Amino acid sequence: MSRESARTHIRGLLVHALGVAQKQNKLPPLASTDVTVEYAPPEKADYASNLALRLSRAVRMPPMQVAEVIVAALPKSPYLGEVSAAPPGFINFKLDENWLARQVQDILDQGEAFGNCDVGGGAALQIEFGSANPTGPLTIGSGRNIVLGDTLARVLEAANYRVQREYYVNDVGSQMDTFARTLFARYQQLHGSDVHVPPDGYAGAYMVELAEQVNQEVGDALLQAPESEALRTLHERGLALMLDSIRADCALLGVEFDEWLSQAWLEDEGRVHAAIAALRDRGRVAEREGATWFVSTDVEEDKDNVLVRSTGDPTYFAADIAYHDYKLERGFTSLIDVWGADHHGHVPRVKASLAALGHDPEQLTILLYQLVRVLRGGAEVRMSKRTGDVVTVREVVDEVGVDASRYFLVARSPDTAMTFDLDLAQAQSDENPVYYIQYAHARTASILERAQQDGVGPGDTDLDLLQHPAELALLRLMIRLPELVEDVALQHAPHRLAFYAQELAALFHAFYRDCRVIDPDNVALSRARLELVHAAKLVLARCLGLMGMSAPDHM
RNA sequence: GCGCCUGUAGCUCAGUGGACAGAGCAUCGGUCUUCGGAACCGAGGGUCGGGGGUUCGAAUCCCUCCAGGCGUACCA
Repeated sequence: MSRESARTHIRGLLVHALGVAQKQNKLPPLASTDVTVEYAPPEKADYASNLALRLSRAVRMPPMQVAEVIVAALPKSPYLGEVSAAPPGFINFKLDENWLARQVQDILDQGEAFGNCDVGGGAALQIEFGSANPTGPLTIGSGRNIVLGDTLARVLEAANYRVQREYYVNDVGSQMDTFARTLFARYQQLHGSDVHVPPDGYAGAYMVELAEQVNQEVGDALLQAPESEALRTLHERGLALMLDSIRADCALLGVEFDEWLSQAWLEDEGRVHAAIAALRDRGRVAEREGATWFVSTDVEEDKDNVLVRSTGDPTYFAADIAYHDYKLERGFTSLIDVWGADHHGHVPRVKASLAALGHDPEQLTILLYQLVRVLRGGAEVRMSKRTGDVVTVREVVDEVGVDASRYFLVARSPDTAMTFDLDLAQAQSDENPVYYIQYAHARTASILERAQQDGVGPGDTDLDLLQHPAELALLRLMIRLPELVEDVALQHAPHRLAFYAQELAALFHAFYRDCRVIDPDNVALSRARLELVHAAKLVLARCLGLMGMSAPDHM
């Protein structure tokens, strides 16, 4: 079972000390204060709190004095060495180095569970991602969506959320109609017709392949059928094949969804009309210009939006309202949607609709990510979904492998319009951080293997022998993994994993340089260091695993 | 026009209002009779887009201007 991280522990000590200081009248009574603990500059301490600085004004005391009062009120802790007040009013915490050394055992005891934390408290959370229109193969842009979503999902699981991964299948609407019409044209062309792909159709070559696959299933039967029936069949068969292809692309990225939820199903179930009726009951619907509108102008939005077109068809927006309502109906207490930034204008509408239905819009978090540019041979690749001129997930994974694909797609903040450099991702050189990190892991494996050959086998281990600065620096970072998981889960910032992994690998390499692990002349120290290497291997592997990357023993 | 995102070292990017702004790559200079050199050490390199403001303290918050991306559909 995971236990309290050092940071959480220190936070608890501070809260306790605040209570004590107030009881002893060293501090005036205070309203509840949220206590934050951060990482101190390494040369000063391990952890630090700015609590005294923030309290100074409220208690009408100089910050240094507040800090000293709090330090005096702090209970003793086996975690900690020196604790001190530092100008202008920080409270600095140094970890006890023997305690730190013994965390090697704690990490080994927790094994693959090391890194877990409990900020989720077992809450049911749904994360919806991917959800690209099934009108073509997944592009690298969708790849970013999927890798972000899946990485976040892995971290949320580690943070003790009950996570469901869902892909929303947008299988109705004008884009699917265009898809079916394009497929029909390609199908007719197979049978010698000279019809053209519709001007707004999908010109990519994959539509030709799709037509061939459908043709193998149905032969020329659709040529005689009425056009509406042919289109219906092609819609259905094309969609099924497209979804197979998308599922396969996800599998290439190591991603599996728990649920594929169909928009058509929502409509067939009457959920879309029910949602519109519910909005109408609440006085949020207007009929105007032959269409049905969601009225949000006066509250959340700058304009109203159409729910039902004058043709009688519900819009994507109407379906999305029903969809989010249905998400909450299923008992998820938190929802995350991962959307491309080109959908950001949709955010206030969906939130407004949730509020209008009586939900708390805060339950929904929308993680927006900026678009992806691709660099090949140093030049930007132009992309267009319409012409089929896209860089697909499949070709990127074929070209650079799943590990590098995932690493590069997750390593940038979602807010950054990232550039995916195919040549760099493919490079097996020191320019490529993927190999740097995995190499550190392979090195741990190699050392452990070597130790067996050299006969420095298991035996009594005295972890207190771990005192070298390089050993302790490595350990300090290792024990932060649960804190990182907590931060990533709360901030929805999976890119931080990549930076952590890089830093961890660097500290391991530095340790390797400074500390000879296998030394037949000092078996006791060798054993302690082997335990540290073993623990480092676990932490590196866990971190890579959270990113969906492999942790190879050999490269 | 309005809205969202972005602007930090030559390049790609980190940086929950805190302690002198960081990393990788690139450049230059070092380390090696190696527990796998896909490694390590060091150096140079910054008006944190500009200007105001709030604060004990601003890359971070507010205002404004400039630049780029994306939205602003009875598409999704």
